[in-house]
Amino acid sequence: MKLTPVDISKTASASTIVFEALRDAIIKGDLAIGEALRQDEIAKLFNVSRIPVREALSRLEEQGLVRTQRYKGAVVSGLSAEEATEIFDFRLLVEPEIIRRAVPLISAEELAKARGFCKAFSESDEPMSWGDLNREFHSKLYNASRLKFHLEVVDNAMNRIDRYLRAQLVLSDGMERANSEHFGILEACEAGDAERAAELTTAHIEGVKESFLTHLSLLQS
Amino acid sequence: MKLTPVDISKTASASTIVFEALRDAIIKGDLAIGEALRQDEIAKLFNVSRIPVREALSRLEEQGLVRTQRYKGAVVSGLSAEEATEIFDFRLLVEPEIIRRAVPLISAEELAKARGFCKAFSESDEPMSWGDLNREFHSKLYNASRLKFHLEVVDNAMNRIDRYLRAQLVLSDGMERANSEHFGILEACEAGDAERAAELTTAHIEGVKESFLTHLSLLQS
DNA sequence: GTTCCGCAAATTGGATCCAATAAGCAATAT
DNA sequence: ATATTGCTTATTGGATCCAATTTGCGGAAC
Repeated sequence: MKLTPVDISKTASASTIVFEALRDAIIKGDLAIGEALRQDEIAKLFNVSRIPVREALSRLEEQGLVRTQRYKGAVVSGLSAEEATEIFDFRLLVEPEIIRRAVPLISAEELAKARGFCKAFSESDEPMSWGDLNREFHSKLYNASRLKFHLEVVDNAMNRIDRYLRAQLVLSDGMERANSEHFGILEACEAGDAERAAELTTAHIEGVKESFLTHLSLLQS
Repeated sequence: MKLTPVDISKTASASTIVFEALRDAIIKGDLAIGEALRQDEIAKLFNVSRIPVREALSRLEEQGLVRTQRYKGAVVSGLSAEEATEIFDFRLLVEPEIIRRAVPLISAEELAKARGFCKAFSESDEPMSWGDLNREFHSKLYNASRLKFHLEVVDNAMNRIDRYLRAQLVLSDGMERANSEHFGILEACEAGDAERAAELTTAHIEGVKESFLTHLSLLQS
């Protein structure tokens, strides 16, 4: 038999489709912080009833991306300066360790793909795609660590600050700087120097954190 | 007017009640790993319809406490040895940093309460309550750090291994050892020695991890 | 004019009902 | 005997309907 099988049990349910669409819209900043998410409105947009919408919203709340008040509904949740700072501190703690453990495990083809994202990032003149390419580059390297839980948690942390990172990239020299730092990290990985990769990752996040804090007033708009 | 106000908007919805009950039952081990969670059955137990049950289940899945397959339902999710090891590694990374930052902020009355839990733990002869007191002791210290995100994430990590920790406490000298280590950590906190508290926390988690790994075959039952 | 009350519209939470899928079993064909 | 097909039951996913709560507004009381 010549058929490419598709595991149909893994097709997405309505609630998952709504969940992912809302999640992406929130982290990209397409939905403003504080904006109310009306069940009815969303249901109509997706041509479903409110049931899958409600499941999506409770999942989003569990992820910290929306806040719900009983009988009042859900709003997109944002971060105070302190909360955002804490997220950066968390990343500073965890990501260097992830890359340290990823380096000895990373394969040649994974490195090649990471270099691909890195190049795509450096060559892209579409500010809209910078955020995605940035995350894909880091993910590619981190995934080699096989540390599922760490990756899950870092992903959650990234989701909460993603919109600020995108804004930060287009500000001042954010993009150029990230770009050269990425190549540095990549080279350390290619050289198999886990310790240097970790240090450069620390410096990278530290730099973004600094930039974030100095431009805070602009970003909060 | 002499009334102690109650913010009635914060009263729990049906779905929250079901969620919390299921979560606690799962982390305590009252529900076995792999056990199927039938919506109808749970709905009848709580005298609600399946709607709030489904919301609870999707929240639990978002927390990693159950796994769902479309049209097949949810089962309590467990951890492989590798996954559990990873959780301990995560704790080793994050908890020492939390306590390091908590020590300079902790108040006298928080210390007093922590000492209370510590004593209660040492004096309790109810193995069923050891797990709770253990977590309450650590939480009390950690909460002083005000690191909301870190605390949230560590709590999630603890939830996933809670059932194994409970089993580990009653095994061999688990309880006695945890007990003396707790007093050590507490004293370092009282002395304001953040670095020592962090080191002792590392050693504490390391010890539990060792014990967990050596008794793994027993715990997996 | 201001405050309070009550009603109506909007919205959420939950129950009930229907559709889609999975899983087990019996019947039939080979 | 075994494999395949079709049916029946159990279970989940989703739609529709109803109840509870919030919120804004208009009128009455002072």
